[in-house]
Amino acid sequence: MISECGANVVAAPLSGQRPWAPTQRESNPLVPATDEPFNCLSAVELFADLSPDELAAIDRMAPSRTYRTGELVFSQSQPVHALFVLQSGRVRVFRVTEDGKALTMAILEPGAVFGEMMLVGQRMYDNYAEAIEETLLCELSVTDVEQHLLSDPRIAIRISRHLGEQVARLEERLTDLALRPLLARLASTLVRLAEPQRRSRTGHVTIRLTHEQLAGLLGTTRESTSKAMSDLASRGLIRQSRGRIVLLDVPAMTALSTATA
Amino acid sequence: MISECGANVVAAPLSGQRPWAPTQRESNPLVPATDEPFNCLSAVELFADLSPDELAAIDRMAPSRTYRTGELVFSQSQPVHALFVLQSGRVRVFRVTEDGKALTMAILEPGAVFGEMMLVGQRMYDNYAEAIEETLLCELSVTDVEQHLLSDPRIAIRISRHLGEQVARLEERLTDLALRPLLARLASTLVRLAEPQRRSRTGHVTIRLTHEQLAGLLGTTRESTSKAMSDLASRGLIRQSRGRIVLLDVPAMTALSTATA
DNA sequence: TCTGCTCTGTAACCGACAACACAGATAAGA
DNA sequence: TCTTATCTGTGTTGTCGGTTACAGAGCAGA
Repeated sequence: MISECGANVVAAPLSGQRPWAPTQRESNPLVPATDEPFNCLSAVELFADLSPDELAAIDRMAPSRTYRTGELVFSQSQPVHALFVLQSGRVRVFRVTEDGKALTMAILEPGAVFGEMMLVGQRMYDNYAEAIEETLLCELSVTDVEQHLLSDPRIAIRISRHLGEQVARLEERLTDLALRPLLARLASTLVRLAEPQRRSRTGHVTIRLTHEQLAGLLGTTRESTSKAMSDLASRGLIRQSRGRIVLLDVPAMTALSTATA
Repeated sequence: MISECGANVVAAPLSGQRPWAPTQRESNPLVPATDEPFNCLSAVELFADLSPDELAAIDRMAPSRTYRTGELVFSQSQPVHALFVLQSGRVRVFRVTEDGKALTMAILEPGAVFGEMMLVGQRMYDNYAEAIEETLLCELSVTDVEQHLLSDPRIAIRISRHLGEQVARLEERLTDLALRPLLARLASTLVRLAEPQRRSRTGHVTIRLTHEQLAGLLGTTRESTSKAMSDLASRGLIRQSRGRIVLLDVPAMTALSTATA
């Protein structure tokens, strides 16, 4: 199950396809992104300050494994005990209520780091994480994190920054949910999803999500989401196809997202 | 305006009244909490690991000032450039939309630390903070934080833990808002507000908030809040008086807070 | 090509909560 | 004590979005 982090990993779609590499590295495409000995970490912003040697050291203590579509990474019964680095595939982090309704906290793309909640000593942590594609993760144990990462100021700062950003994004979502009508929230969410994406020369961005998945992020139903999406489409702001959304006019969407009624 | 952090500060209500001191110190009431030379920091969980000398060192670089009721601590025009420690009084952190509606992110009590958003390099930070009572804050600059706090693993870990907890609480609120009806959210919020409070021998806890302020936390209107509060009162779960709420049956409230309809 | 699944569009009904509109109640000051 | 501002209680009406219920559409495998 737990295989060494390396080797068979960096296959096809990592280079141009989805731009999950940190920006510094994009501007310097000298590194061929192939058979480097440490695949887990080299592309992760968190470790951007480290030398190759240091990276390798950390990499050695980060075993990795694959998850099949639908497989749970953690849950109530399998509480978090590690920090995860997403290498390939996609992971959905979500919560469920007693009666089965769910709200998804995030849909993570390669390069993302998650599982920070282990820091708070997993009291109540009702988060689930599931692979929504064939996925490869590598994981660092709590003690490794505390001893090797937080004790290194360069990384400690980045961790804090990362958590701070998460707080900022959650606060944004919270006020959106509380104060804005569905259409604005939808626009806002789509723009947010588009952000990390590289946009084509035309300014278009493609998001690979179904209405159902979007609804999970919005905290609303699939039906309402479809309705709102049709609305956006009829305004010419997006184009749709099965499981795929193309944003045609990001500025207009951004404007819409600050509408209050 | 900016006075040295000390001297005239530790007056009446710090000791028993509101239990904002970290638990370790409560169990050890040897320190009389009077004219110690470092008032800002000694009671803050973040610095619990530090020796008195180290505390004093940090204290020296933390100027403090008072804010009058209604005064803004930061806003758009006065963006965050520091980490604040709340010594006395209360602060409300909130966001506003274009049309003037507001959602309050938190109401902070003495001992709280806030302003972590400076970590993310204040791009979009639409948070406001206002004193809702006569308030005394002391502040640490960004550079101080990065150089002296994050570089110290003991503090770095606590900062990360603190941010992690904030993430957890925000995720909780987000799902509450998305998936639970008002009454459950109200119960949940009251219980959350009661948590840090010491409860009397009868199990009762008092919360000093108006319906208006509660509504701000709930993301709803004052009227709806009043209605729901009446409901709780008629069930015998709370007792009310002007600006004051007494929780009579925390377990029952907790149960209510997980209701889904 | 046919079968079946998942994804998307639409429509009628209904319910929780917002908006608006007052009235009484409590506290602070003059 | 009287005045005034701030809180709190409650009713009426409107609406956004949830619910339920289908139907068509794209795609996958037999």
